[in-house]
Amino acid sequence: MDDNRPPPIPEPGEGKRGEQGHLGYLLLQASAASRLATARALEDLDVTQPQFLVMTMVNAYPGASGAEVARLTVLTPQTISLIVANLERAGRLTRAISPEHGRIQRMELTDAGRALLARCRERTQAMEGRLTAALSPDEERIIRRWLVAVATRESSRDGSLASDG
Amino acid sequence: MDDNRPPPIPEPGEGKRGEQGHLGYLLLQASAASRLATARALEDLDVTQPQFLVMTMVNAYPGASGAEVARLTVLTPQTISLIVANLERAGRLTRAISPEHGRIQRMELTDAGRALLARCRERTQAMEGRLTAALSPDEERIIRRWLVAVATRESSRDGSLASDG
DNA sequence: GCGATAATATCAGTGCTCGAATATTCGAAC
DNA sequence: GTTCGAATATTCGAGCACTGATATTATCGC
Repeated sequence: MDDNRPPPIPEPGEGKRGEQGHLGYLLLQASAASRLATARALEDLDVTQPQFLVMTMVNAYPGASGAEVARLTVLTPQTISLIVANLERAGRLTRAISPEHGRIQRMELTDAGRALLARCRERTQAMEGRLTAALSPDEERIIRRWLVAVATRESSRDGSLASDG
Repeated sequence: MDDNRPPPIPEPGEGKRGEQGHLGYLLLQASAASRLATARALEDLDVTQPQFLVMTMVNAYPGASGAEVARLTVLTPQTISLIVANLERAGRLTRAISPEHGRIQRMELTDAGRALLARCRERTQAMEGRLTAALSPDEERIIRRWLVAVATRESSRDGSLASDG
């Protein structure tokens, strides 16, 4: 029998799941783990990770439109529309027609939304601390610069997948 | 007039979207951009990014079960079950009952699946190159180590959100 | 053999995410 | 005033992703 040996499946941090893996896969794996941990932390507050993200953006830029939040979060307007509808239904956010443009709906957090966002931040700050733990200032700077470069570089490449060269 | 000034919404790479932002947000933003770019690259092959991920895993570890692939991808068995069903329906993957355990279904790529995976890799290799562009060996090593640490640290903290410790 | 436990796989329900298509609003061109 | 174009917002259909619940299979203990 040739296929009698069990396939050696590595644990996270080993083999292709470790530092030998593709950088794109490692980025995906790290993000998936981080997203899952965030979802766990916000679970009992009935807040999803995307809802937390949208609330953070609306809080940082009050009066932003759906399209603006979509660009901020690197998501599509359709997705934002759905998330915002859920947030509005839960009374965490309000929409109002812009006085300047009848089509634009400017958003703001309600008092309940702001209070809830504060509670969410308490949970996620522990995670933020773990992300920077055991990192020297130099290393953190290198990582921040790379993450920003990936975001700007790949997101600017929206539809134009020109063959580099 | 207090609220007459338009809110200054930064472009990607500036303000809170830049190196001053939370590390967790930067990780999410980078991953979202990378995921979107991957989806774009595989669009005309009718392969989604999760399908590409599952096919890569089954190819690397032939005979793996759904539960094993779930652990490899940091996804739930339910999600894998759905993705695998779609892949099987498209004839890219086969499932067979394990001779050792009647409940386990061991998976393998079909010839068409392997050929398709090869084409997917052609597309994504360009992305992989862009991820490492302008990175010194030292910087790349630091980033790899951090990504692996985040993945192992946060994923091991599945349900046990014990306060530090 | 029978029950308890564990691992695997699936179904149902909710929410996120995209592409495609549609409708509305405003400004510019005619 | 009408038409065209751009920007915004929504609806629809498909796929992804989670929790919770359920069913099947194998192992351990009686």
